Amino acid sequence: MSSKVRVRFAPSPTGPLHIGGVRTALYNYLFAKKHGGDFLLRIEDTDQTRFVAGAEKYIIESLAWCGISPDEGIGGEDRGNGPYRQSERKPMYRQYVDQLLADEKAYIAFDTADELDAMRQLAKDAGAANWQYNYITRGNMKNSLTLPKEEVEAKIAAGEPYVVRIKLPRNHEVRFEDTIRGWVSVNTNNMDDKVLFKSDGMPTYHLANIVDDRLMGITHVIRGEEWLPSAPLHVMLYEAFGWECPIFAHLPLLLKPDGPGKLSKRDGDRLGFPVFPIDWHNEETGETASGYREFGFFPGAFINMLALLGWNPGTEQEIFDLQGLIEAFDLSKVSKSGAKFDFEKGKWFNQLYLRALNEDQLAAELKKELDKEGLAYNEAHLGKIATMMSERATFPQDLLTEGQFLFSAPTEYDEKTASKKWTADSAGMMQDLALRFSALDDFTEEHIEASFKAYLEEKELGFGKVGPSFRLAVTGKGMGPSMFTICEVLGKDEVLARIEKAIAVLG
RNA sequence: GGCCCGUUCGUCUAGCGGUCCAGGACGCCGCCCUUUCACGGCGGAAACACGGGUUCGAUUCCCGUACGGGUCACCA
Repeated sequence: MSSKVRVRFAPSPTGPLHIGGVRTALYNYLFAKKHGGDFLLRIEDTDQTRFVAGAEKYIIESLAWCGISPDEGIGGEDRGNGPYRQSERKPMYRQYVDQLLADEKAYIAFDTADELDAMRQLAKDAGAANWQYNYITRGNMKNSLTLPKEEVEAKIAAGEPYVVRIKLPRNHEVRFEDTIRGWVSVNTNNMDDKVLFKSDGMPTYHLANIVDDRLMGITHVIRGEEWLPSAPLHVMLYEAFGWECPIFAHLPLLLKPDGPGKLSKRDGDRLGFPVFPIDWHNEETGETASGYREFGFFPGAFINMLALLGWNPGTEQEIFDLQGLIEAFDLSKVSKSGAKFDFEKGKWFNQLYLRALNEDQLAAELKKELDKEGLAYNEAHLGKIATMMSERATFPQDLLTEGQFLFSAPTEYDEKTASKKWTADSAGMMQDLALRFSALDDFTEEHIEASFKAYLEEKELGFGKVGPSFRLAVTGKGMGPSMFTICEVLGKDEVLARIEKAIAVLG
């Protein structure tokens, strides 16, 4: 049997992690747990210019909210493979670069970024598709392949900046088997001699990633499809080092709900849904990007939705908790094509999770919302109210907003209902009802209903004649839950006061 | 544009040569329940991109076209 499964999620701390990243982390986690393996979190911060303060903390907090905790690495244990931030591993990479250089699998290049830009522009102006630093062009560039050895040494000694590039063989078919996509093959003629080591002494992603995965014993590389084009380069690197390749699995991307392209932060703003797991506060601009947590999502619903975006269990089951996902997860059931993100489906999951809560849990959710708004309430009624409102709520805050009238008397009356249902007789009928209610000793749902119905019978009135205006008087609305439950919760005094007020306002 | 990857209802998807006049879910529509709304129940409309092969037989295999996506930095 092969060695223990070890996977990693390796984001760069350049900003908030978006939901595509969360899904990648989730799949890695599920895969690891399914196979009794380890899930590591590594921070790939080799680009100091793009570092964003707080991003690492955000990533850890986001994953924690989702119920994902790294076994090893950042936010997890140090099991002797650290450090787990590439910036802190800086001294470790040099020897690998030197090894490649010594084996002539890489070479030193002195061309500056400006020179390269100029070269690319020149090629573009000449109508060339795209310029590459490869087996053809490298012969005309300033590098250790073209310059005399003494000159190269002199330049280095003089402190002239340089990079190290991989030396790709000509016309070599690079093949690897992707778990999700099957065999992928690319000819080195279509690849270029990517920079492995930057002039600032830092490795590029490509080099650091391969070295770290090797050193950390990573067995499976599960990442987004945007990495597929560089996978052949990575394969060549493993080959250059003489190392065995991990198993690759490139995940389909999350796409915009409407137009073309992958899901971006802009889409969330434009279409009104979050693209981040939790709120992100941009310290520079002072802006806040909205997150699922603050939007009112339950982590379970969020994870459930994300898991099913690009993967399916092969059965018709759609509701899974984390443990269920771990048991059902299988890379072979991950789809190949990108998934357009559908927020509506996400809402449906949340609604389901909300309704699965028991009365006490619902009451606790409602209490949180009330406290947030600083509203007064009778604790004893919370369970009843929350349960009553839960069937028309998708998010915890709906428990409150949909039943606002339970906590404060209506200040205005729904116009449509008022004009249609509040007739000349309404005030009189409300007066009658008030009189009857005031005589009730036991102001409970059953008694209120009985009293109400007795009144209808006595006056030979239909429900539709009195009900709507009664609701309007007490709640200010034309629709909602059972009036009798509402009245019990409000209490006799409040109901009577509201009826009186409605008569005064509506006439 | 080069290279790579993909293409089943509006959306997420099942399907791994006959069981498919294609199944589930979200959304949408209708009916029932209900004083109303919601919930719930029942039902409906809705898809194999196109063209060639291979095969007795293609949604399923192969090729091409179209379309979609990704990627082409001393960013990850």
